[in-house]
Amino acid sequence: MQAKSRRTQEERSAETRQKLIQATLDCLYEEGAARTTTNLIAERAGVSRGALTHHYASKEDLITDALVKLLRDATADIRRLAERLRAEEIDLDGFLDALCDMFLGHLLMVTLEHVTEARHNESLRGRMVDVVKQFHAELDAIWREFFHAAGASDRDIETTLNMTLCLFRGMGVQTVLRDDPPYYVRLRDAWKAQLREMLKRDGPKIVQLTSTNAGR
Amino acid sequence: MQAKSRRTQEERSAETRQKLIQATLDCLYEEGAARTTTNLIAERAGVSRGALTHHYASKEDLITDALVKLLRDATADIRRLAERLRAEEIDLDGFLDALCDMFLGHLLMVTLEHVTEARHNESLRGRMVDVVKQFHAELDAIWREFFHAAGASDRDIETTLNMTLCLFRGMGVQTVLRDDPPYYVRLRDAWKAQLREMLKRDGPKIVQLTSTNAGR
DNA sequence: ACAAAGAAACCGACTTGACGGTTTGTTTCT
DNA sequence: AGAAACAAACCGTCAAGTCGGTTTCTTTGT
Repeated sequence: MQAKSRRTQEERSAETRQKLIQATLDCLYEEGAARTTTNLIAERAGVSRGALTHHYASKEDLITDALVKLLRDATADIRRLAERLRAEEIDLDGFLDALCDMFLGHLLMVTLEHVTEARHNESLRGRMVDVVKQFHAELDAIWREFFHAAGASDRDIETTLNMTLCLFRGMGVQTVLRDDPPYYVRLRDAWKAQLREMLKRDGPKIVQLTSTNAGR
Repeated sequence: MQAKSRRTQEERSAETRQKLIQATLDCLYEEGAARTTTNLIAERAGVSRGALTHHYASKEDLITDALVKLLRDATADIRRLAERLRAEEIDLDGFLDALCDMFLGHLLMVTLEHVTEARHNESLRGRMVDVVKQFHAELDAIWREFFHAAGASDRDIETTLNMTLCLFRGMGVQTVLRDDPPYYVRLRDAWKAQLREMLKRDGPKIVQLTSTNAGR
C-alpha cells in the first residue's frame, strides 16, 4: 500500500487523468457516445465521479481531451509506419494494409461518434479540425516522400492520397451495416492494384516499389 | 374552413404523420440526433406532443420510420436517375454527379447520425440494414446494366460500384471537418476520369481490377 | 335523414428517471 | 498547516412516456 500512497501529487493526478481518458475512449467505442455518461466513465476508470469532476470542469472537456489523445496517438502510429517504410521493413502494400486497418477499427468508429456532433458544436469542431489536419499532414509527408521518388506529379500525389483515405473511410462507415470481412479485403486489394495502375502512367518506377515484396 | 374540418380520419392521420416525419428529418439534419427531442419535433411539425405520442409509441419508432422514408425516397431518386440514364438524358458523368451529391448532402448526414447509434442498437441496425440493402440493390442493377454492355466481368462491376460508393461516402464524412468544395469536385472528377479510363481500356474489356494483385 | 353511440385523433398536465454539475466533507501529499 | 486529490450526497434540468379529458369523424339504430 505504500507503493500506492507514496506517490507524488503529480503522479496521482496524471494516473487518474490517464485512467479517465482511457475509460472514456473505451466507453465511446463499446457503448457509443449516446450511452457514454460521466457515471459510466468514472465507474470504468475505477475512480469516483468526484475525482472526474475535479480533473475536468465539464464532460465535454474530458471527451475532447480523449479525442485529441486518440488522434495524436494515431498520428504517432503513422509516424512509426513511415519509419518502417523508410527502413524497408514494409512496402507500400504493407503500409496500405496498416492504414486500412486503422480506418476500419476503433480510430474511425470513435471519431465517427463525434463527427456528427462536431457538425453542430463549433468548439468541438475547431479542436477536431486542428488535430485531424495534423494527422493528414503526417500522411501527406509520407505519401509525398514515397511517390515523389517514383516520379509522380504533385497533383497525382494529392489525389491518390485523398482518394485512398476517402475510400478507406467510406469502407469503415460501411462496416457498421455490412459485416463481411472478405468484401473489405477484396476492395482494399483491388484499390492497391488500381493505385499501381494509376501511377504507372506518371511514375513508371512505382511498379517495382510495390511489387518487390508483395508477392506472397 | 370546410376544407380543413371536412377531412376523413385517414387523411388527418396521414397528414400528421407526414408532418412529424418531415419535421424529424429536418431536425436530425439541422440539429443533430443529440438535440432532436420529441418536444422539438412536435413543435416543428406544428402538432402537439400528444398527437406525436398518439401516432408513435416511442421516439425510436418515429425516428426509424423517418429514416426508412428517407432511404426509400433516395431509392426512388436512384430509380429515376436510371430512367434518365437509359433515355440518354444523362450520361455516366451526370449519373455520378447526382450520386455524389446525394452522398455529400442530407442523405448521408442524416444516415450518419444513426450509423453510430445502429452499432449499439440491434433493432435499429436490423431495419437500417434492410432498407440500405434495397438502396444498394437498386444501384447495383443500374451499374450492372451500364457496365455489362461494356463487357465488364461481374466481379469488376461489383468492385467498381462499391469503390465508388465508399469513395463518395468517405468524402461525405470529410465534408464535416473540411469545408472545401473545389477539393471535392477535384476528387469526384478524378474518379470519373478513372472510371472512364477503365471503360475505354482494352476496348470493351474492363481491366482486371481485382485479379492484378488479389489473384492468389 | 339524423341523432346517439362509438372510435379515432388530439391535447396538455403530470410522473419518473437520469444526467451533469455543485457543494460539502475526507484523505493524502507537501 | 495548508493545498491538492478524492469521495459522496445533493440539486436543477430536461426528456420520454403516461393518462385523463376533449374534439372530430364514423357507424348504427330508428
